[in-house]
Order: sequence, then C-alpha cells, then structure tokens
Amino acid sequence: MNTLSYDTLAVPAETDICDVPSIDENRVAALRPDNLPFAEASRLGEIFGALSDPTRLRLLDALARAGELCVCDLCALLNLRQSNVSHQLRLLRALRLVKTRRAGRLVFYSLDDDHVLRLLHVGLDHVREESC
Amino acid sequence: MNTLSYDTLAVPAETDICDVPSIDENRVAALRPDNLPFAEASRLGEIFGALSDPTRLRLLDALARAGELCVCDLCALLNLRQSNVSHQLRLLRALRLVKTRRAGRLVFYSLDDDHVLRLLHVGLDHVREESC
DNA sequence: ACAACATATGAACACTCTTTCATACGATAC
DNA sequence: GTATCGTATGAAAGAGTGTTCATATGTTGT
Repeated sequence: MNTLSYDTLAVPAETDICDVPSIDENRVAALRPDNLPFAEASRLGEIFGALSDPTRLRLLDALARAGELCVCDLCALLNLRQSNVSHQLRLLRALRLVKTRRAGRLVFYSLDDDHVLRLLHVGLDHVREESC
Repeated sequence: MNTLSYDTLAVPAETDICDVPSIDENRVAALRPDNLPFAEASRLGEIFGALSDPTRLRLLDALARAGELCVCDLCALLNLRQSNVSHQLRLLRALRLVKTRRAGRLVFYSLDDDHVLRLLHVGLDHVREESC
C-alpha cells in the first residue's frame, strides 16, 4: 500500500527507464495520453490495500451485516485482540471507509461509504464464482 | 496480502482471544454464524492485494484500454523496467486476473476477468468522487 | 477525588512486498 | 549452429505491513 503521490502523465517522474526497444511505438504513443496518472493509481491502491487484509475484510463484513458495532463487540465477534481491532479501524477510518459514533465510553463503528460495500460484493462474486 | 489459508467459522483457529468483556453478547452470538470465513476473506484479500499497488493498477488500466499489449509495449507505455513488468504480470496471472497469448517471441497480455474491470471502475468512482 | 471500563496509541518484532540487477529461457533470423 | 530479440526468473536490498504487549487517554459511576 503505497502512499507516495508524485504524478506520472506523458513524462513520468520515476527513475524507471524502459530498456526494451518498443515494438509498436504508434500504438503506445496513442495510448499514453490516457494513462492512469500515478497519483490516482496510488490513491486507488490505498483503498484496495485497505481491503487486502483478511482481518480488515472480516471487520468490514461484520459492520456491513450489523450496521454498527462497538470495538469490544467486534473483538468478541471475530476473536481479535482489542488493540488489533483499534489499529485496523484506525486505518479504515483514515481512508474514510468507516465512521464512528460515540456513546458514552463505547465507540460504534459503521461503514462510511457505499462504494466499499459494492467492492466487497463484486469481490465476493469473483471469489465465489471462480471456485466452481 | 496474506497467503495463509486456515479457516475460521464460529470457533476460530487463530490464537487471538478477546480480552474485553463483551457488551452485547446476544447480538454477537446472533451475528457470529454468518461471519465471513477466514479462508474466504483471505482469498478475497489476495484479489484486493493484487489491486493495491499503483504499478499493477496502471498495468491493468492499460490492458483495459488497449485490449491486449505485449510486455515491451507495457514497458514503454508506463516507463517500467521489463523485469518489473514481468514480475507484476506473473502475479496477476497467478490470480487469473490476466491471461496471455503468444505470438512468436512476443507475449500479449489481456484482462482475464470481467470482475476486475468492475472493481477498477467502482474504485475509481470512489477515488474521484471523494476529491470533490 | 478515585476506581473501573472502553478505546487509542507507541514501540517492536517477524514477516511480506516491490523493485532492481543479473541471468536464464525460448523463439526467430541468419 | 550462432546471434539476437523478447520474456521469465532468482536473489537480494530496502521499505512496508500486521500483530502484539504495554501503556495512555477519555468516560462513567461512586
């Protein structure tokens, strides 16, 4: 999960230089203007990176099913240590995938974004389909 | 991107033990049977993990736009070293996100799965929407 | 005030990833 | 066959990640 943010359009800021004589230079030149900018790819990578860990996926799935849950309930439900749950939720919150609501000393977490749910569903479709 | 595969249903195989007296034991008990199994979360995490890297995202985006491209064209298009491109494509191929076609000494890569495209689109929607 | 509870945070360890260089493999052309 | 081109792979360095323990912060109740 990369957090860098330098951009790459036609002329990249990376140190990489292609070491192969390109085969179809016209085609490449035509495609290049529409390249996904590196900064956007990085931001997108952060989101997918948040979804790349089984523990975080189980947390998100639990929140999706329950609506909202406090930290200690998530601990009990998924059998995780409290500090682990807090750390992971912190990461998800930083990416605005999850939001919080305080109720006394409890803090209830819930999904903050509709896209996350869609990503989970599409991903699960993929996983379940391929196992046929 | 975790590659372990032990399972967790009602009774998890992890060494984790919750150290907090649960607040809402009934609610937790009701939710537990539908928990996302750890194995499934791991598999799902692998897919998202493949999408968590900017370089791989740019490769996939390029393939999505071009239909298919050989390794050296991807190098030229994204300004990446050949071995880097090969390594990343190998990973994507292992997850069946990408497929290959040989033509002489060239190897053309293309997207193998429709879900990947949808994941990219939903993800990009999310990223572009939040920057408003 | 204090004690008890829920959550957050910092440091540290083991582990994994990304990228690179060097080199091997495979196919074509001579 | 040999040379050349395109691709794949192994090893290694540096950076990053996930989880844990210990502890801090903040809230409630007495």
